[in-house]
Amino acid sequence: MMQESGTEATSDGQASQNGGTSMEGGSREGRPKSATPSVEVTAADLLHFQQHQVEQSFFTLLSQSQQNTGRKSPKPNDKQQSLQVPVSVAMMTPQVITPQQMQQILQQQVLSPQQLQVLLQQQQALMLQQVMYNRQPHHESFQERHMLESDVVPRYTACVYGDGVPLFVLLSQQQVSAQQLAFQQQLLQVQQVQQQHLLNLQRQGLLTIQPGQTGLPLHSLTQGMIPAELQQLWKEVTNAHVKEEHNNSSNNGHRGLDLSSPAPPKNPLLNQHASTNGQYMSHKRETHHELTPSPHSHPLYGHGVCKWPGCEAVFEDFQSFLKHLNNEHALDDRSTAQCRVQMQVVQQLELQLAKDKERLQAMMTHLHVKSTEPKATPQPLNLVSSVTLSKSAPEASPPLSLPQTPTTPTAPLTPLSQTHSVITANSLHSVGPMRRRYSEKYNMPISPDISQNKEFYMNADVRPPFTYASLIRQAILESPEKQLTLNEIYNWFTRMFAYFRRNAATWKNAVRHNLSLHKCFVRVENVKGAVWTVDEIEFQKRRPQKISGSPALVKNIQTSLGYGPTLSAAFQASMAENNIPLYTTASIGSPTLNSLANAIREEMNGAMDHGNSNGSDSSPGRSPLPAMHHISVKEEPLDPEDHEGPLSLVTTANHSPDFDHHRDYDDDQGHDDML
DNA sequence: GCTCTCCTAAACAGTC
DNA sequence: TGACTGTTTAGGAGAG
Repeated sequence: MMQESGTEATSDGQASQNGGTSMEGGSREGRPKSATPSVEVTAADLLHFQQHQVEQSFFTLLSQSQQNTGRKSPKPNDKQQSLQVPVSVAMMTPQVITPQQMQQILQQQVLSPQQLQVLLQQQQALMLQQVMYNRQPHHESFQERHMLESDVVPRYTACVYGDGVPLFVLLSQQQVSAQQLAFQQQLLQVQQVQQQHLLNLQRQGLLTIQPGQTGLPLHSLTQGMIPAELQQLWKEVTNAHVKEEHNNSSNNGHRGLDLSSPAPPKNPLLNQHASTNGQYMSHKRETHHELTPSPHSHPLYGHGVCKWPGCEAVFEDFQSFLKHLNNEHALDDRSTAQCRVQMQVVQQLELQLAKDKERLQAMMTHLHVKSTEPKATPQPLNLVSSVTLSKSAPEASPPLSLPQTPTTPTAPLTPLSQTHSVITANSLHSVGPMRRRYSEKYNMPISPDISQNKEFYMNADVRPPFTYASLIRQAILESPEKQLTLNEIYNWFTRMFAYFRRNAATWKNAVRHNLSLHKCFVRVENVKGAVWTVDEIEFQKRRPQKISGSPALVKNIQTSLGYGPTLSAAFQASMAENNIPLYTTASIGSPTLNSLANAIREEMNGAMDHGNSNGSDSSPGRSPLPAMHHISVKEEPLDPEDHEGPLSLVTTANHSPDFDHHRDYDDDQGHDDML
């Protein structure tokens, strides 16, 4: 929302600052001073003529509609006929329809939508011409004199409304005649009422405005305006009503020329900066107060000020306010109109909210699903990316998850192109058994994925693509003490994954089964009972056998990830950004990223020379196994995301060569030895 | 077809 | 007694 508004404000602001760069503005900058008197007369006559045409059309429409009361949709020839009103030069009166008139027309709904459109278009064009006409030399005497006094070159700008009708605004308030301001105000009022009524018609289904049929500045007035602007517009309208009522009693429609004090810019649309940065900021908060009814509170009363839009009357007590409310804001045309405008404001806010929600949804969809297939449900990061990846074109598929998730250390390691069977769009919602989970299969830490897709897993009844062992480990490592009771593990499952909020017996049994089965889970007795911890070394021992010894696969993975023979600098930077330490030394660790890259490659290739890993390994800083071998999670409370991957480098590099065939089911080693 | 891994289901025992 | 916890076994299924 802000972006849209900002864009429009910027464009307007730029137009203002540039003094009118559009064609119309530029043409108007060629001062009308130079126009000859004959041209002036012609312009005035033309204006009056057209005004009269509009009036005739209006009154013709009005009379026809009144004759056909109750007929909502006039025949096409009605409109045609209305446009062919004979012109009576004697009736030429330069007067547009006042907001009151317009409001009355709209309230009575005597015109059909089509007639209204015609009328409003003509009114709008008329006002534009009137504004232009006011700059013609015969109206310029004051301007000219004033400019001579102020020695300021007039600058005009153009604000093109949605229908392409330009409005020319004199930027410098010192050069703006009050008459022009009055016209602009009047234009705004009329447009506001137009917009209001047309929106009502649209809502009632009586009028359909096609996108290309922007005969009215509907969108420019509504969709492009931020709520503050709408508020300001509202304020302008209401103020103008008051002023108009006052002026109508004293003059014939021309507003008083009070130049003693520079009038502030009255049109928020045309003065975005003023309304945004300047003196109107204080009004923006008016609609943001909560409606909290209480004995001495009122939604329209706050901080001693009447919060009726545009009022701001100050009262000492609540009773005075109530009196004022009943007197000044009683049910009349004005209050009704104000209420309607407020409805428009609310509706506009709702529209904006809906648009922003839609935008947010699109953004989330875009970020979560890099897929051409539309997904009805949100998809997790790093997982659904594989939906679009097929085995047939593994190398052609870029590492989709990497660019979007540069903060994900797992993403670069996720061999998406190889996981075509791991997780698919269908399997996301599968309730069948968990098959191979990519994080397990490729030794991926799952914590980044879980953290990234936390909301997704918490809300979507989707089976997480991780093994029970990984999840249990994650649950334990996320705990402050790096140990959890069985019940706490249960709770973690149910809290983190909507999927595990049902079929409790099944998955709880599986959890228990995994806890007992895998050596990496160590049961520790304490005073409170038994808790479960993770033996990282044992956990990491389980993984790499599948991927090891397959240089082609590793190469494929690396290629599909876009890293080539060595890890890219981007990946290294990503690792560094995420504070992924490389525990290549047990005590001190100033590991280089190159060593990490080498370690990863070696691990992937399964070509580790375990015999040399302690000393002759070329990778600097690789520590001997004994330094890490008995690190208990409890004793080394590291952040799980920090040591998940790197630990594997160390442990796998220092274990026996036949660990590939090690099974957790082997029970020939006592777990207690680990502790 | 074999092996490995993971999952589900279930039986069983011990504890609270 | 029932629920919970922990262990173990068996079998199915996917994937290499």
